Amino acid sequence: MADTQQRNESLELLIVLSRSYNWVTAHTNRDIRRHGLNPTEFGVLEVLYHKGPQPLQQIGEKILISSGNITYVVDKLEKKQLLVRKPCAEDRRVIYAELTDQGRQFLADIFPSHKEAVEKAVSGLTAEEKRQAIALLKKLGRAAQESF
Amino acid sequence: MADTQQRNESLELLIVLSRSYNWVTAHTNRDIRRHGLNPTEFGVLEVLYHKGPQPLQQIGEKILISSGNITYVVDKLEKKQLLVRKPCAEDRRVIYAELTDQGRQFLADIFPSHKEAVEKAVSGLTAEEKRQAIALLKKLGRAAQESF
DNA sequence: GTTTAATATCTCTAATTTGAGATAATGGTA
DNA sequence: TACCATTATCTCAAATTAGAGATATTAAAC
Repeated sequence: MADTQQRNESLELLIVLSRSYNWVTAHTNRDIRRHGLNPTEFGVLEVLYHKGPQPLQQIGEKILISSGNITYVVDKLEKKQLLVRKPCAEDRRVIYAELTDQGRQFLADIFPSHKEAVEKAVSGLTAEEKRQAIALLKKLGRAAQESF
Repeated sequence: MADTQQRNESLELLIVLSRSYNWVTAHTNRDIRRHGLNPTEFGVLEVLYHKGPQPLQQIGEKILISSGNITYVVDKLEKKQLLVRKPCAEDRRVIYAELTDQGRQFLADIFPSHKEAVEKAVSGLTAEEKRQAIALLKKLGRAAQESF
């Protein structure tokens, strides 16, 4: 009985996690599309905006996409002149992606709108509930990653 | 200041929500692939398994996929003989998807493994923490859906 | 009884993503 | 030095997904 109860809670947690993720990202994705990007492109730009130039591999790890996809997305962003590739001097296997001035300006322009979309997306919780949710999701995510 | 604090919590919540969703579903997706399905196919089968025959449209709503995609996925599952299409007698625009005996048996076979994967994926939280997370995520998801 | 709007599915194209393998560079070891 | 395992990126084909429009049906308004 305890086992059954536990099992139902786990399945239910998976379901509500999926649904809330989908609805919350629906808000941010709609905002991102308005600016002519897809969510992956935005993810790459956001990493570079906050962390500075990064090796392609590390970008892929941060936003959880495959190596083939990273090449494809960085190609598109380079064509849009939002970033440039910079070979690494010490390790010639490594290539950094770095925002152009245009790319940095673009992100600065769209970020207020993005923040608004995020605020609206998670406005269902109070500040205190957000803190609780953050703590629980951190613990959940970290454990899932470690046991993968 | 309060505003800044609030803003950071919202962004952080989005980030930890995304990461925990990705890592948790990494577990279940790996299990699903082992059985020769992709997550969308499994989602369709799971809906039919638990809710009985459903109009294609309603399946799409439940697992949040596009109409073009639902046709494609149901085609594949029909080829695999896991489900059949059944035209609706009352409304001839509607087509039901219904599990075949083979499809029901297949799901019964893989469900224990699926449940195990789910358990492992969310094992980072205690039963009490799961209940808290479920309540918070329900509230978050419902509000995000309603304000979309 | 038309007309109109809404609904359900399907078709088709284009975009996105993965995964396997190729290429090249690095680091360590014998 | 030569060899081997590992790493980083890229290439390419196949799988997956979304989105726009086509078709058929229903329901409601007139």
